Amino acid sequence: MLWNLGTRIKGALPNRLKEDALPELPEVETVLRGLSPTLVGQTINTVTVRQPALRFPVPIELPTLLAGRTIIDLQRRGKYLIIFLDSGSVICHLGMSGSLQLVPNSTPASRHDHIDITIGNTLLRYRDPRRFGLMLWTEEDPMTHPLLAALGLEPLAPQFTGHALHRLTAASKSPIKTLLMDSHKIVGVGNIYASESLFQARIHPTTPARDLTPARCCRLVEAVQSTLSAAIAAGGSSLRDFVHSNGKLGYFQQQYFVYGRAGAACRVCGTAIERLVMAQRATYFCPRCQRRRG
DNA sequence: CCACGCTCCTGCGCGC
DNA sequence: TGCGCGCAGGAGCGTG
Repeated sequence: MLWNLGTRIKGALPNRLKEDALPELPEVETVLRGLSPTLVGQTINTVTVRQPALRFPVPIELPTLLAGRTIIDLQRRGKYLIIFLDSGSVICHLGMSGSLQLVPNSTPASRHDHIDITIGNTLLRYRDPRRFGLMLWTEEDPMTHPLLAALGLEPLAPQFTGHALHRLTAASKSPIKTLLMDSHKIVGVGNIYASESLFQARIHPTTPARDLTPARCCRLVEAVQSTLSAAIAAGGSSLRDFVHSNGKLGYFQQQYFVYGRAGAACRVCGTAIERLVMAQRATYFCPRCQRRRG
């Protein structure tokens, strides 16, 4: 079996489409579900680090630390993947271009294949052209690691309710779109899903968070959850696979109502979608469907 | 404490 | 044809 998960769009697709491959929460969840059955219970033989200069330096002693360890569990926290070993854990983030694949262990490495973890006759290969990802080691409970300890609510957890969101927003002057993307408040909502969820909830992205009523918070929670869940449900069928199988736009692309659609007609009301920059990030919205009130 | 802006890096599209 | 510029992005971190 050959898994090819995460980011790997290239070539003939228009620029707009490449962004669809960003490892957002649904993609990370898909990677987790794809890898778990194969990896859990397996023992690591060797580890090769070709390029340690990721977001943070890959620990120089990683190969020594991992050799001989057995994988006992895989978990996700936000967009972080955690590989629990019989002793210690690996914390991994795919950044914006990272991927993890399982390939036969004779597969030659290409330019951006930075880390290989050999497990039997299989290779768990970390690839990351832009090197915004990370792979770290911890001996402590990984959830107490500085990168994970301060993370916010899991958007798909039952605790993420309209009431919980309202409590978060009430204390913040930030625009709701910026708050939505603040991983110390809510994890896993990236730039694409932030715009999409706000459209779904009919909330204007620049609305000050503390102006949101409880009812609008409920709507937003539902929008975030349905957007993420739909993407996870579609997770197995990657954009590339979808494009390959019918030669047209990818599944996720067809789901987009606003993201990347500046100037195009709103799929609901026909008004031209607008683009603005918030916190250095492109933001898309329909000026008619999305309001600051109501 | 909070909010904002900078930063890492590479591939791609566009303009000349 | 080829080259160089600008943009895209997650999220930690520094600054005000």
